[in-house]
Amino acid sequence: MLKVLIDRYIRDGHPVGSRTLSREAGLDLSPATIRNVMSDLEELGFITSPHTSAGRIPTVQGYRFFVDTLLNVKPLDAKSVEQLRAELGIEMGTSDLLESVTGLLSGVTAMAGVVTLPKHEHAVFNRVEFLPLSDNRVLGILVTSEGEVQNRMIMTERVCSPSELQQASNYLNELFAGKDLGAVRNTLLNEMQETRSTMNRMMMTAMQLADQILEKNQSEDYIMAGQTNLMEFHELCDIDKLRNLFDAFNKKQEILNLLDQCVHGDGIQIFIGEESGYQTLDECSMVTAPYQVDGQIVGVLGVIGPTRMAYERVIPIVDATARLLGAALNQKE
Amino acid sequence: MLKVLIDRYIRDGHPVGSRTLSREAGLDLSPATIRNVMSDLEELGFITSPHTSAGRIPTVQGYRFFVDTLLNVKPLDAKSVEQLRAELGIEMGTSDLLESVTGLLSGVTAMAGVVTLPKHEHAVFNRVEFLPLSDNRVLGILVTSEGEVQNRMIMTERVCSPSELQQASNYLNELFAGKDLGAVRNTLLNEMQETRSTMNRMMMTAMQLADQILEKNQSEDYIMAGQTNLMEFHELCDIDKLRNLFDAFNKKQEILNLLDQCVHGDGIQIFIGEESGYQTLDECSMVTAPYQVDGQIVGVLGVIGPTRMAYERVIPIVDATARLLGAALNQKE
DNA sequence: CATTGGCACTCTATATTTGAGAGTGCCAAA
DNA sequence: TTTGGCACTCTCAAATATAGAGTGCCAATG
Repeated sequence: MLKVLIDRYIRDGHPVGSRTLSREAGLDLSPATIRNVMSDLEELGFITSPHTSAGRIPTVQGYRFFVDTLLNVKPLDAKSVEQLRAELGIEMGTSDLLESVTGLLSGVTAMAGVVTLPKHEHAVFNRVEFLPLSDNRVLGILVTSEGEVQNRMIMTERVCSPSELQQASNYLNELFAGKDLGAVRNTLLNEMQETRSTMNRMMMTAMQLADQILEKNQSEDYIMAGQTNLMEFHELCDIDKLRNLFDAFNKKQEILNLLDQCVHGDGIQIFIGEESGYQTLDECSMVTAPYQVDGQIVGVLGVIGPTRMAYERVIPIVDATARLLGAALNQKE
Repeated sequence: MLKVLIDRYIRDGHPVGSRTLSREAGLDLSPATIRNVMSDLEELGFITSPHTSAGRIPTVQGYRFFVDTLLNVKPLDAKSVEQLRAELGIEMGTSDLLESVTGLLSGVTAMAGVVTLPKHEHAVFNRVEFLPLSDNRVLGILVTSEGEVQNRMIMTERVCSPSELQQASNYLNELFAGKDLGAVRNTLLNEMQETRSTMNRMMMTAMQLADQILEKNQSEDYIMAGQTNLMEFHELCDIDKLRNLFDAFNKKQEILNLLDQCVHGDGIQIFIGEESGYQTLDECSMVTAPYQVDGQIVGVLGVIGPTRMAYERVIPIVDATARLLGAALNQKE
């Protein structure tokens, strides 16, 4: 009953009345009966009417109940998965891959797609390189075994000669070889504390440099695509709302916080309307799934759309995409 | 006369009538006189009326005339320049700097700011590095003297050993040391053709790798900020227009073409409305200025807003910002 | 007791009307 | 050349109808 109502509302976004529902629902009931049921549902807080004489629309609690218990999400059929996989393409760098994934998500769902950059905690250290630029500016380059490159400008306290830098990177490359970045950071901290006394000058320099290049490393960020798709939904077609929403997308902070929550809860996460706790997202829902490399969750991807979202269709897509992305990233190692 | 009208229209966006104008203009003329002048201006194609009984608004030709001949743009006063410089901040990587510049442009003008990434043609080669990842996948890293890093996945035809790669990079580093990327590319082409016969296997490999890493190098791109500012202008407050505009911003191609035209024309360029030739920008204007490093134009920055834009204010700002950015980039070398 | 048809009532959305205001064009006068 | 006057036009906003959808409640039904 509630399911039919929500299904219908999701389909075309108009409040749905008893008459429509009696025709729609498989059950053979007159509008009058349905009116009774509907006023029950209203008391339970699952639906409301925008005004006395419009149909009813689902509340957040309504959607929540719908999603949690009424919905039977069947995993995406093999054919569709294959289609997604095909559209992804494999032979590309990680950033292109992520770009492609957001594009895919937004394209397939006609909403906004989002993917966090994978965390590098579990990436394996390959090597580090320091290049002198001028006086006390050094360019640090950190490469992981997966071929990710991070570079960062480092200001040193004193001027370092090229050979010093060479020594430092040799030392670090040997020390950290094959460890993952988490371990690298630990090793670094230990070394700095325990052997401080026995360190020579070269080692000190090396440590300081390493400390700096690893520092900002956990920079969180995400890629987004298809924001403009959201303009099509008339419930969001208010300039003010849109502006707030897009500003939030640009500022990134709030969205990042939300996405971060999704990493910790396991599996598919769904925020409906106000549940997110951020006012700008009051009229939006977000469906996310974490993706893994090597059995470790390294990031989240998802879809942002209006609360009136085709959850039944979106959830399997997000789920499958997360798996595909994980698989693609694994293959890179 | 036309100037006063346009000034006024720019200020509050309403069509302006003869009465208003007679009060506004310093000249002591009655509305009736002004009506005569206005109908002259209308015949010249500088203004139109949206309907019989609204004031007049400037046409594209009107703006053009206004900008070209009526406007006396005085360079930004020293104090404001200093203020801009202060907000830029110096000690940051190039990409942060560009980010900061777009933010500044959009913030100061309350419109959308845009900056192209600097072309690297004139950047000086520092070194190149090849890291084996797996089988036939090699990570190529190209570093310029300015500390820009570009990395790129390279698929090799055959499996290269680490030492081969090492040899190759040594060879290239020596060959290209101190040249700018344009020269590097030329050297590369020459070497590949002329000495093909005398090349040994190592050199062949090196050349192929270098070719690949230099190839995509001229990737054009831009950074944008403050798109949402455009939502405030009621002439753009139409969902469809906005959607088209934002889609164009995301696709980037059209905007890039336009920005490219701005590099070639020298100095400040202004596109008003349809002049751009792109329908999505019909109701927008764009004010751009190229910025230089080492006396060479390496990119463009600018502002995108509605045709009703405070040109008099925006032009000096764009101009000054371009200089500041150039100066900041120069300082990096 | 759940279900149903009937009916008066409410509220919105849409169309229509109306009037005020702003601006114009034109003309004759200064 | 400039000006005031005047009739005319057109939009915007408010006010006013009207149709339609949906509700709630009640009495009737099996």
